[in-house]
Amino acid sequence: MPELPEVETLCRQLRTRAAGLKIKFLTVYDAKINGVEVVRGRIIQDIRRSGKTILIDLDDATSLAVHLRMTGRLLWKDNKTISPHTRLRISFETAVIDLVDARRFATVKIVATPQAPPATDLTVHFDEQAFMERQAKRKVNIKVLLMDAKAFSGIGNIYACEILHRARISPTRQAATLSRDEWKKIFREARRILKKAIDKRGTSISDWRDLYNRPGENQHELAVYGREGKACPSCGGPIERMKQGGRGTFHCPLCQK
DNA sequence: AGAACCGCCTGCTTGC
DNA sequence: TGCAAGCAGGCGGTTC
Repeated sequence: MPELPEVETLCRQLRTRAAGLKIKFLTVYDAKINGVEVVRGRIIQDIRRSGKTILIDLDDATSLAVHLRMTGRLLWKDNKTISPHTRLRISFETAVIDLVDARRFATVKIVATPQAPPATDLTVHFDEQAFMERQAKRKVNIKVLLMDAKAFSGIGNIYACEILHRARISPTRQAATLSRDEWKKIFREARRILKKAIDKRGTSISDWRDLYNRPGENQHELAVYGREGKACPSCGGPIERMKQGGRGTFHCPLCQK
């Protein structure tokens, strides 16, 4: 599913392809998506990422805010065939961008163009002092906190599991019990893992594809996610799976304390 | 107020 | 083999 590295990959590809283009028209195929046809005629100024949201900045101080949720894809197409599960099409002079989304969780809306990026993104700008004051003492599991957008933007289930494995911290630890050194380790390993995943154009465990419908390469780098019963790359012990907040957590109980 | 839970969705996997 | 139930999970909304 698209998390920070996948959305960043899409934004970079979209910026190269679509910045400066005029939107000829926009076609909605799913009644769950409302009120976005008014972007007809607008020129795309920039494409940016805010957490897991793709912001397509337009020339009238508004932005199209696209969130892919679970199975959403944005695909650049030079031909005009419609694939199954296409929910939205943005048409340019010679090509289109399709939102394809089998489970229909993705959202598209028009917002006033946001100016300041959130200070919760470890790969862009992270307000560590605000985090330590407002989030670090919470009584939730560190795994749940990593996935909470109020604390960290862009981290979902796959990268939360991978970050905790690299930091050698158990996903069941209550956030408030972590030492300053452990927080530092989490910040450092999170940045390392997210940046590497961007370099690999994301993790294609199941659905993820980039703008050109290509899988990423980061699935070969995973230490724990989706590897239940397999050997931990650090210690050789078996990876275990459990449930936290209704979501699967993969971890190595020998390495992660 | 903070933590836990629910519902939205549908393709895929599992079990009988 | 076929079909139904279960599972996957980001996140806004609701409940505890």
